[in-house]
Amino acid sequence: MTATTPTLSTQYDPKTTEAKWQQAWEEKEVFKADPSREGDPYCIVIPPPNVTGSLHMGHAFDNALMDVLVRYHRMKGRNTLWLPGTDHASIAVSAILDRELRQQKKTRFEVGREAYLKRAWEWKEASKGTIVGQLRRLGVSVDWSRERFTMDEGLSRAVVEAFSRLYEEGLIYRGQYLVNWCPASQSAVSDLEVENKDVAGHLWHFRYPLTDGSGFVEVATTRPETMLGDTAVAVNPEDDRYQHLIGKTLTLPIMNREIPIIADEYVDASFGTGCVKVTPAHDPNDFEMGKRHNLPFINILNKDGSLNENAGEFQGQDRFVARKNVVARLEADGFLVRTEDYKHSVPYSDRGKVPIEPLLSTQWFVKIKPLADRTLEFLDQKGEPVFVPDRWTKVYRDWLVNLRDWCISRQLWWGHQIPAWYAVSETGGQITDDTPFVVARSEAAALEQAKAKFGEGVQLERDPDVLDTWFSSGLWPFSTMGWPDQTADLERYYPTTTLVTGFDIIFFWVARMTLMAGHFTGKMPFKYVYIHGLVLDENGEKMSKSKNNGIDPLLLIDQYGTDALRYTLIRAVAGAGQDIRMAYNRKTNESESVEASRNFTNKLWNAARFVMMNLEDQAPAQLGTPNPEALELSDRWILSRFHQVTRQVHEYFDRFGLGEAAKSLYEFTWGDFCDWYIELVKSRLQGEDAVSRQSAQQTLAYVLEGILTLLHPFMPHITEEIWHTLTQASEDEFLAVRSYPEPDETRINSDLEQQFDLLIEVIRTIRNLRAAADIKPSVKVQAILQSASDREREILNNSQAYIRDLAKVEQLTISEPQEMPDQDEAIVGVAGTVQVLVPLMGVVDAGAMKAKLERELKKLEAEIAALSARLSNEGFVKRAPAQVVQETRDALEEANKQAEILRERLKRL
RNA sequence: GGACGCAUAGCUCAGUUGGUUAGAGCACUACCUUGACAUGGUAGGGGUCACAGGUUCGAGUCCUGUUGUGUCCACCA
Repeated sequence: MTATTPTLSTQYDPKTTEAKWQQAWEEKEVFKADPSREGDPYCIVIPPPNVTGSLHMGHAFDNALMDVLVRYHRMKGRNTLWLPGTDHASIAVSAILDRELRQQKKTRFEVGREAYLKRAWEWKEASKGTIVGQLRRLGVSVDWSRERFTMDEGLSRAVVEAFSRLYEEGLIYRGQYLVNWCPASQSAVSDLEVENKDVAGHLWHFRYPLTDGSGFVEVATTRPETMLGDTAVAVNPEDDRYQHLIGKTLTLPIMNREIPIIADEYVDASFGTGCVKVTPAHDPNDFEMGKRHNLPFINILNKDGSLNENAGEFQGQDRFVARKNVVARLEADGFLVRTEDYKHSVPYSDRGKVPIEPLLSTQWFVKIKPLADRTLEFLDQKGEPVFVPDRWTKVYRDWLVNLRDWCISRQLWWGHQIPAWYAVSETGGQITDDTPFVVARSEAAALEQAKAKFGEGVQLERDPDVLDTWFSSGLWPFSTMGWPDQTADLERYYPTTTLVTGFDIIFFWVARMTLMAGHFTGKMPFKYVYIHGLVLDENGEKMSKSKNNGIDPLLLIDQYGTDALRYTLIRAVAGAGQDIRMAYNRKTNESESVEASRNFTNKLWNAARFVMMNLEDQAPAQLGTPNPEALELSDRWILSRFHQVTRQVHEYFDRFGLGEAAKSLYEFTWGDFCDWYIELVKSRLQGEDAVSRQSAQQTLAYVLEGILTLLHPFMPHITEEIWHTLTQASEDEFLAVRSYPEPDETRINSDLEQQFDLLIEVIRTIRNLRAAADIKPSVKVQAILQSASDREREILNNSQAYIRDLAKVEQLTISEPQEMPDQDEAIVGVAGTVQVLVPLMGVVDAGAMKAKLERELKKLEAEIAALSARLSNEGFVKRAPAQVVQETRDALEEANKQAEILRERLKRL
């Protein structure tokens, strides 16, 4: 399982590594939850992906976020459960099966329910492996032993139980209402499954003649075919123009039906002619008016979107064909006034991708208000759940307040069949709108109930419809844990801790869960709802199937590795949950941003190689903790930085700052550890001083192991791999379940870090001067450092070896400011108030040197001016905090000293 | 129509409660194959923080307005 150091490649290979650890974690059940174990519970239930779907970038992002959170809390010692599973996705799967049947020129009604469902289950079994396998490739630390499917036995039982209870409590009812009808799937859909699209259509103006022959009224519509179902024309009761017409009747063209002119507040007198045709069976507003005025409801549509027997000569025509024909007929008959181009929005079926029709039909509904009130109570009185970022609270709340009853029946077969049985023997063997029914938890129970009501000879037929997929999804946080039974998992892990999802799913899913959970468990199903943005494509556009602009996460994983992809996504996360954009080249399957993360994994890999090559085959445990006595300045510095960054990471996690945590670890690892610390210890590792070498080795090993541990939630595979090599851990040990580092506050030394900043600045200044003087990197130079500050000189004296090593200095002189005989031959820079002189080795472009100094001086003078202005402002000195004023004074003093040095040099040039 | 975002370097984006000289990655320039790493190193260039007012000793940050842009919700026939 572990590789020996010398055989490690200079390039990290994610392919074999990732597969290896994914398999090992699963085989050893590293992430299996144990409710009896100690520890504060931390639980996330996965937003179940469509069982027949495949992984898209949204899943990759969502799951990466969850995995980081879950791994972090697990390592912090929380009793952690991340529960995976899949959703049966009623409409989506039905659409696929229907398409398949269409290719065979069959309909589902021809093959029959039983054969259809057999095929559905086969399809589910065959394709389930795809999404689940793809989740595994992300390296998610879920408990696979608890995997659930919304239609498995336990969850189905929960659905029946929930439906039955709601029905018994009067919160589910059956009735005839106007619903959103999708002619493609031939099913009702909920309000949420309707998407309004702006289309360029027409507004047709007709005139309807008054029955008494005294004239016409003009109406307009975007859906002319609906006029066949008109049962009134409405005007505003205050509209002076039409007072005399209210109560009169019109003769509806084509149909020659006599319809009344009614007065209704709904009509806006200022729009159009102020006259509205009323089609109560095919428009939500007209439906309400129809109820108010007791108008007839004439349904003109069949379930497939064609016109029915109520449409007269247009019977059998598709709605869009009929539209043209109706207009033509009206024109021929002289009732068409004009046609204008008109941009308006048309409701489309989200899944079926065709315009929906408002259609009168008998459906099952959940009475929402009592549930919503309960949920609002949690929100308003207890602040539950907590949304992160907070702004989504309002969106969630507004939606709950404006909710209408939820249509939960779908005229489909794939899904949870509604547990209602009709006494068809009472209505001539048919299910009609008036057939009496019983709701029960099983067929046997239904029969028993029915016999009691309708006698022994009663014949039952189950409701053929299934439930909206979101009905079962709404139960997910507790149905997956065994509800309605009171199981150990429910006891321990419910309510869950955090729900992670995109904002597009707040209404569909989050709110449904809070409604159901509030009702059935008396608790909100999660404490936090962490809402993230979307992953946009390379052009900043939302990825969608219809635009075909998705970026396949698996292609990027093949190219760069899972850790690199995950890290890219996480690192892009900013505080407020903004959308993130994915750099991508479709032709080459390359992504600059993922490449940057891949480079980071490689950097970590090589830093680890370096460390391990220099530990003389000792694991960190063998080397022991660094001995405080023997620690050198750089050791103490990197340890201080390590604990500082550890503290920061915890703080970031506490407020869901995953991106910030990832970024701070990147900077620490690459900047502090690789660029500075490793470079600083190189000579000690090669040197004679055994004590110094050992403390360097100890510190390297300690910090590297710490980095691996800190980074593990973000890049689980590479860190697990390196950790095993570094620590020579056995096959049964895993970094994934090691303790997350806690900051050791006594090791954090900001004074020391400041000293180091000066050192770094001095080294950078010397390097800068070397580059300016065009001195080859391989050539060693002489450097003279002068400072009037005792403290600065002390710091420099303590760091001589570092300066020599990293700035390639052979002869180093540190002193108080003094005239040097050969100063004219030197180039100069400033760090802090240290004057840095590098004597010239050859000819230097004096003009370029001068320009450089002047540029720096100009910058300094601007700063001096700004600082002076601030300090000469009485208000500032009087009102700003003393500390800020003092800092400003110090800054001005230092700037003045620096400027002085530069001016002096310029004079000499 | 209502609500919520966003506008900072060539590109993609950070910038916590207002406080020294506004940062990162990528891209760009020069040099460097040095025994961890060229998927690398060193140094460097690049920004009047969309615009206009206001609050404040002090505004990228707070307030008001304007412009541009995106998303969600609702919708008048």
